[in-house]
Amino acid sequence: MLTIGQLAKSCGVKVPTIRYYEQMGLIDAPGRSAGNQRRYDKAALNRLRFIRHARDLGLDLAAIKVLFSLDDQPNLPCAAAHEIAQAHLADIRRRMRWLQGLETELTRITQECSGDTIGACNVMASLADHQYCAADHSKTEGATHEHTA
Amino acid sequence: MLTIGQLAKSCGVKVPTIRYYEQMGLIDAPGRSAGNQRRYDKAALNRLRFIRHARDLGLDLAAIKVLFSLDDQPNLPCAAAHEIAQAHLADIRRRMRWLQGLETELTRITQECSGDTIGACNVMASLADHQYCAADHSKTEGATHEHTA
DNA sequence: TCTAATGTCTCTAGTAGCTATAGGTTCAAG
DNA sequence: CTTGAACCTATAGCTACTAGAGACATTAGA
Repeated sequence: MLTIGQLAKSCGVKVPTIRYYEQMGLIDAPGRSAGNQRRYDKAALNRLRFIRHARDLGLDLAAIKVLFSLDDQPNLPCAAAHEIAQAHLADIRRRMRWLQGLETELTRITQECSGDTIGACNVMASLADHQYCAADHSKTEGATHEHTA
Repeated sequence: MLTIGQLAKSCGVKVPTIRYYEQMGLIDAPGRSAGNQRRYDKAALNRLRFIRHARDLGLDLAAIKVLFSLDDQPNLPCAAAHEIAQAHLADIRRRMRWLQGLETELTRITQECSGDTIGACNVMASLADHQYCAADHSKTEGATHEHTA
């Protein structure tokens, strides 16, 4: 039996994150100690490892939830699992293409500046006007996904 | 003078987004009509275009705010602007490397599955255990940034 | 001039995936 | 028995918006 802290450490996940997963229905509410503290077994450990790994691979919690529901029926064909992975892969590739566009454009923008004041700065001018751009990197075209800070 | 809707359309930004930018202090509160509706001038148009383009390039609102504050002092050296762009570029490259790792791993995972049921599915097994992975794609190593949805 | 359709106003709440804080309780070691 | 760490719940905050409610403004047509 593991405490939540031990479970967290052995999976590389923070304690509040585990409680959050429980709240989101990704892991079952575990048994409690006499003093109402969570106690986890091996199964919970495996489940959390699965989540951690899937999250590391970029899958969102909804996808992971679906995978768990599949896992409950080992005799089903695994096409559904593959579909999730493939969809995610396609998404990753979309995002890579988008980032590639940004990289190209930002590289160009930063390299082309010959001025040395803000007023004459190519970075500022390029940001001010999309027309200065060689490639079309606008959001509508490529990726549906964003990043966070 | 433009209404908020006209401004939105000409910049490819949604109306509530403009109000949000105003609230966040990215654009000045514009004048109002007799009936308290926002009316925008050319300057606002340029400013919103700048924001739109910078956002398309993936810059966050905080960075854009800094760029605007620089823009107010055209005689300053533009090193600060370059720094922002370079930092963002570095971030983009980090994220690309991370995605590259995910792509490699997910491609391998999805291709290696020879079973046809969930119980024998390599995708599920690979997700369950990071040890099955060839590359280290874990979050701690590479990118600090995540995606949404 | 009236009316109907569309646009706009403010305010609030929701999205994803956590993280942080507050104020209190429990556990394990000494 | 005490102390300090770990645990509990509940709530609020983060990014960059988006969606909705309910009320008011504007404008084109009859």
